[in-house]
Amino acid sequence: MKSSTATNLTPRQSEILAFIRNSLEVFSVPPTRAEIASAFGFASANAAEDHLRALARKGAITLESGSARGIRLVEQLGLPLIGTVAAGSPILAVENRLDTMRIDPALFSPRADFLLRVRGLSMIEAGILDGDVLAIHSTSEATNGQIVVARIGDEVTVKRFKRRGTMVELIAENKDFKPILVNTRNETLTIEGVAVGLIRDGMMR
Amino acid sequence: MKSSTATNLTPRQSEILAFIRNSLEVFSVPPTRAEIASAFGFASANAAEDHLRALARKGAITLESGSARGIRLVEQLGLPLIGTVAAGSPILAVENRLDTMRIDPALFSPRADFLLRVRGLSMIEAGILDGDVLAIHSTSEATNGQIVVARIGDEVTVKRFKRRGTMVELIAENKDFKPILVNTRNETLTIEGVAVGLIRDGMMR
DNA sequence: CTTTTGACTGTTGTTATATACAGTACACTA
DNA sequence: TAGTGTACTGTATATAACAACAGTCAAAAG
Repeated sequence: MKSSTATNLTPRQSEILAFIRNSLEVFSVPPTRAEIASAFGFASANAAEDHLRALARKGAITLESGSARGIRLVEQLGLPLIGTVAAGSPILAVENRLDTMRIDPALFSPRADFLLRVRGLSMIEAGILDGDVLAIHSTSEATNGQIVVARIGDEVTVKRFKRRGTMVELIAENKDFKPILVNTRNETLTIEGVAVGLIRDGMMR
Repeated sequence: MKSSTATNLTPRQSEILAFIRNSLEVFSVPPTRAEIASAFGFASANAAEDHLRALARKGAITLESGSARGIRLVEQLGLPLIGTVAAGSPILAVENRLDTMRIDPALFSPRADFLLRVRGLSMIEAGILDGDVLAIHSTSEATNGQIVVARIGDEVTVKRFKRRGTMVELIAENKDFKPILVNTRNETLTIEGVAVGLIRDGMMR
């Protein structure tokens, strides 16, 4: 899962931006020019200054003039809400970022990489309601019993995973829905990730 | 809901600490001595320095020597996980902070004030499973249909709220549990808050 | 082929910031 | 009643940090 919020940053600029993000998460302070320079091995802090100017010009950060550590991220740090997936009949998930939720990825274990809003009632017996947001850890590995984000062609669905030899069963947690059976010899099944957490918002509607 | 993480801070020191927290949340940068001084109307930045030393000595913050804005909170900013409440038969909730979860209170609407881990299965049909963490907005007001944290004596429970005149019905979302009926003329019922969100962790157990 | 842009080195002036030192006033404790 | 801690004012200074200016070099754009 790429972490690209960028508009049209150069690879180097993206690295600088990532370093700023990391500074904020680890030290809860933005870096100084000198710290950036030393982290990247620059001989001059001005190299960092140039990069910051470029990032500011491209709108990725804003610079507080005259303020020590005056680097502000324009993006909110948090997890990208990637799309909406129908937990019932599989409808495609939009592959672009809809929103960012200010949630610490390390809140979940293993780390959450992105979020997915669930539509429909097919996972209701697993306590996943319509509108719930699932925290997903990106992985192509899944073990039986895990709730996975699976892609068959360009249709994405959230189901409980069960493998029997070459047959994979994607089980809805709702007795009104029948399991989806996939023979991995004939059809391509991609595991996009596994659910590691859930966030329910707007309980007071 | 008190925000007391403090050990034995003076009122003034708590104010300074709160200002640092606020700076971090609003500007995502700790304040400088001069900023603290000007916010509190100090004529000298050294007053701020003294307070920071006191806070560091008492373990509330750490100071990075020689670093601009080198103030680090020892506490994690986030929501206090206040206790564990059995959603089934009402067991008392421990009134002290067990843990802090790094969650933005503004993630939920209205704002979450504290968190409560739910034990038991009584709310399972509302999609609240054993071990789920409820985000609670502190209020004594509740309207019918809301999921509330209610206290009867020193027993705390999570149920769906329904008032009929002086009778309050606390309804479990599980057909195996009977509603709790409280006559507010005889018994004291305190609404501690309403559920505004839910976080499910450890889905991969 | 010239110009622009990205990615730097190297230097320097200015100001933002931390921090030490000296002192005042007041409340609380031994 | 001397001592200690809190809560400041006021001054001073070293340095952390920003930010401007002058370059170099290579790759991409026009």
